[in-house]
Amino acid sequence: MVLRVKPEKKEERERIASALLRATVGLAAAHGFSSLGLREVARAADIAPTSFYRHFADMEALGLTLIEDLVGDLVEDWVERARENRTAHGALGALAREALAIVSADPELMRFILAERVGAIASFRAALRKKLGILWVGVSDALATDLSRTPASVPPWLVHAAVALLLETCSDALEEGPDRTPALIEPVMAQVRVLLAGASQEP
Amino acid sequence: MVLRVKPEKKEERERIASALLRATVGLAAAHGFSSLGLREVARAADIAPTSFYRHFADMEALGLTLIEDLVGDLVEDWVERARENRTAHGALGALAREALAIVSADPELMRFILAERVGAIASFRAALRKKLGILWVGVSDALATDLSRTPASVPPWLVHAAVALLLETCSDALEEGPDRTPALIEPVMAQVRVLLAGASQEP
DNA sequence: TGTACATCAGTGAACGCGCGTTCACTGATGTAC
DNA sequence: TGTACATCAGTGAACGCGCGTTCACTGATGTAC
Repeated sequence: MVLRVKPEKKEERERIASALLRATVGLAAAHGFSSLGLREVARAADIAPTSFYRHFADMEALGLTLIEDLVGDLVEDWVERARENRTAHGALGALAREALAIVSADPELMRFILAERVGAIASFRAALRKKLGILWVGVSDALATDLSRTPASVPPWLVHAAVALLLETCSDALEEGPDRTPALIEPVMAQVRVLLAGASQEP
Repeated sequence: MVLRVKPEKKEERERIASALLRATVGLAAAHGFSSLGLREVARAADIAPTSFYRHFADMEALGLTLIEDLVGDLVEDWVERARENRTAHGALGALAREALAIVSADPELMRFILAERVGAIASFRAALRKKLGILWVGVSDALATDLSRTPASVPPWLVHAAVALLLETCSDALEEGPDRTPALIEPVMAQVRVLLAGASQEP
């Protein structure tokens, strides 16, 4: 009654759920999430179509779990690693450099984030906005550090602009391919520089 | 031989093709382009499913025509109207203000642009990038005007940043709804101000 | 300890349905002479 | 002018196929006593 299932059984269950999530990310990067079917995903995850229902009610529920788990981890890692590896380019520069590293590490998941953030499914947009709030806080802190201000005094529209530029850089990196991402570092650093220079003149 | 079809017949043909494009924009805004089927679009355009083939080979061909025609017109209008209505906020400010007007006028088409620009269909991304090149030129000219420089001396990464901020504002406007878009004017103007202030300090 | 029962993930068969596509046909319009 | 022929957009019937979903069953594991 305390333990309902054996640890091995629980692990197996999580392994399959995780396989469904990863299969979805891969297929969505190729044809778009909204074109995916339950059977297609189940096939890619090597389970029977009917087994899908043991894990998710439908594709939308799977997508929301995907955002909660995979996207959540990605964003948390992004902010945390940038905090740990601050360089000469400042705290915001570290977030930009980390962005390119994350795109290289998991381009398919980044495609999902960028696409669904502005896609047609409202529940996904809302869930992603919530998860990207972690990035928002990280950017806000970075701006406060780089501008030598308190986080509270950094205007929201400035944070908003910085987040938009970081995500646009991720989009560029996806488009250019892994070989040519190093060439994107200098432009995004220049953008960060201009943003900070302009903001330091604001009241 | 010179005239193969009567003008009325040609108009009717274009009317149906246009109905297919508009139906697609509306449905894509609701469920995402990649989830759309040929029959669903034909139904919304009030033609028989088989008649679809008289106009487009498949949904991808329809999408590319949609970008070429509808998106092309929207972007051209955007830049042209901003050029005509420059205000106290400068040339880039006029592009920002016009962005909000365009979102209000055709939110469904703007959703299509924002979603497919970063979506999973590579041919759509490429076609949209090409069409948005018109906006790119407009932004480049605006920056040159506002910074009192020659267009050639405006660095590409600065144009890139400005375009990204404009499109992000369009995304915000879609999310907020038509009632609350006026509240977005001040933030985007502040972003434009910071960008110009920072850029004017660049070498 | 053994025995009976409960839980639950995975599955194959089966269903009705909408899909993309092919085909032959209609009817309006244009062309030839 | 009339007549015969060509072109072409639109359509209904029909096809095979994959979809989402329901259901009953299996077998492994946990629980009660």
